[in-house]
Amino acid sequence: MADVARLAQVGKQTVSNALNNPDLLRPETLARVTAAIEKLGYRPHTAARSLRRRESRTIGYALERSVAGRSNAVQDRFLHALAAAAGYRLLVFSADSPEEEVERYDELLRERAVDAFVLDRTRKDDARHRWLHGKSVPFVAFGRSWSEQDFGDWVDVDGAAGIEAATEHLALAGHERIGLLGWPAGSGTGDNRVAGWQRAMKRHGLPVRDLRAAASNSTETARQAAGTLLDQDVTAVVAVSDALALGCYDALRERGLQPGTDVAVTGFDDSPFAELLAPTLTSVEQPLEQVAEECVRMLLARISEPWRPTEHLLLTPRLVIRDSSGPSGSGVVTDI
Amino acid sequence: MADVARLAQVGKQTVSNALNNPDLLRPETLARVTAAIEKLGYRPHTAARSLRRRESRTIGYALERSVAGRSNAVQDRFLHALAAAAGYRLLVFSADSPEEEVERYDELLRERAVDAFVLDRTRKDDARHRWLHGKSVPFVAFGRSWSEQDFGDWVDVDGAAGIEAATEHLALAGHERIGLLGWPAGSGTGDNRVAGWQRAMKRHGLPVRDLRAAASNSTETARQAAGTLLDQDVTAVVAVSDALALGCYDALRERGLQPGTDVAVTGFDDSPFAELLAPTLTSVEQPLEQVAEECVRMLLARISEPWRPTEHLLLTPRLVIRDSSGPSGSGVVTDI
DNA sequence: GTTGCCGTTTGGATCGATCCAATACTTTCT
DNA sequence: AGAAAGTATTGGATCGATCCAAACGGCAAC
Repeated sequence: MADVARLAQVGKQTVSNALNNPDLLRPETLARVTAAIEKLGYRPHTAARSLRRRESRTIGYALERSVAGRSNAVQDRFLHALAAAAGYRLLVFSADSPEEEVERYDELLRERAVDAFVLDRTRKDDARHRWLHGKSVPFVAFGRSWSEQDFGDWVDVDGAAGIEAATEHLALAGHERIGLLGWPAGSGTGDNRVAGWQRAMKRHGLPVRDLRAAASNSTETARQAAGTLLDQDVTAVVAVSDALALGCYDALRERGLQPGTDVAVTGFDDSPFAELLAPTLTSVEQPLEQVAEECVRMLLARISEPWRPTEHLLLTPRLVIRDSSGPSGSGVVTDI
Repeated sequence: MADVARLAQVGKQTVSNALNNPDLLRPETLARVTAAIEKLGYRPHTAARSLRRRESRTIGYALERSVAGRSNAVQDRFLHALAAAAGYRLLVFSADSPEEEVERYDELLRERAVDAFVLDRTRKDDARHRWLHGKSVPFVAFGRSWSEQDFGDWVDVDGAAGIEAATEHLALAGHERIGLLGWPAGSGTGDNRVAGWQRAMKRHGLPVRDLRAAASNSTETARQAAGTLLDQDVTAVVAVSDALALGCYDALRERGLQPGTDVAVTGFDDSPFAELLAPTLTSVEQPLEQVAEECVRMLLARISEPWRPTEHLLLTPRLVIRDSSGPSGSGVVTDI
């Protein structure tokens, strides 16, 4: 910085002002300083700046243990979008359990390595929210806080609306017995998605009784659960995840049926393999780039104005129509 | 730190020594200081430490733009393993092109925000290597430097050995006409994998003529390429990626054939969907945790000893045998 | 009892940028 | 022309830890 000041014939403070309060400088001086900065390729020293400013301008994000066989595509795309959201640096760390995650939070905060956190994969009564809230650490969650209390800001994707759109799409194509392949009851995300199916079915006056089955994301249970739906003579299956949809493909083939032709299938998340399958899988795509953008926006707002009221944002996903939902034209994307 | 010093009845320097050179202290004093640190929950301020030490103890990693339809599972798992590798902090940033990546390198270095980088997805004559080497910035690449010159350390997975093992597995099961489904010639990774197939075929005295087809990772071209192999009456197909293997599944079904039963298929990368498919896909799994560990080890060595000779490490992948390669027992994992 | 030595502990300077208070400068008005 | 008012610029102190060199303590030897 001293070099820049010397070259521009000004004091070091003026250089600092050029960077942080450019409007305080006379245009002529500013130009001279800027030119010097450019010429020397000067960039302020992160650590020195953090030390004086008493903030790191870094946000923390915990990578959760990747569960074998489960697609992390969502986390991956989200992280990417987060990193792109400008202004702040992004520090990632791994944690294998919520407890360990909170422990790492504590360390990072004590070390003043981060100013705030972005949470992902929120659970019911998530310990992280309470802890961060208690310490008044700024944070945003990707995912609703499924508990009663309102701990902080969040952005989420309206899973119910996504599943509703998929169901609607099938109903409009003439299907009447539309089964739902979900997760075991109890997970906020899962139950929410089921509600979307119920809404659409009710609106179209279609039956829901015995048309619902649950399975974890493993192939075996998914196939069995899909089987029970097929026994109910469904002509279409709405799955709450792409993995479950894949299990449904299997169940169909076991019975000599062809997904997309004999029975329509839809998934959720628009995983990378959705368009690699045959038939390509109709799925619900989450607007992760937008989620990330909004997360950053909320976080910055929270940091600069800690006492503002909490903000909640529910974004609408898109239905990506491909071949598995019937011959209605692949690749068509429908905004809900 | 002053608080800790006061509580432990020592000077601040002694506290610093307790953290950085514990063996300089009398055991008794060390215990007193440690107790005080514990009691106050003290952790050294990252920025202050970086400033004085003139190093950030942070490594940078560029997230590349996720290509639609392409599995990022490898990057995802690798990043996770990297974050777990202790001692250093991990700063991620996004870059949409190699040029932009180098630009971000430059900024981060000027700001002293990172000390070193981990590169991923190396290309032929990668601009990043040359640039980092030119600035003598410590770095390790996950992926060989496919160029003639030897720019820096790398860790890579022996793709040829993986494909060779898959081919071997099929040959031992009695297959004689084993086709290879590869990428268009020219990519280092792709050509290397092809070589593994050739090696195994030669060793078993099997024909390779006209048993090789190339396609990009898109379903359409993969299906066509797989079709040309099937026209050659292959009884097994070794694909150099899981996406291509999936294209092969499609081609088989188009002809009324069943993957795994009528024609054996293997993939590469052990993507999350490999065990979700029906039949489950035999694939080659990269030891990403080990790759990450070795990357960190090499990086630390390079940082502490800049002039050491470059180190190259080729790790061996494992063949994960599932149903698609025939009825030889699913889930069996073979070390090569 | 004093000196000398070794190993531990201490105060002061430093890293690079920002904050604060004070000075130099410009402009305008009397 | 001189003074007031406001703006642009400057020097000095500061953030929290580490490095350095100097002082301190205990212990053994004379």
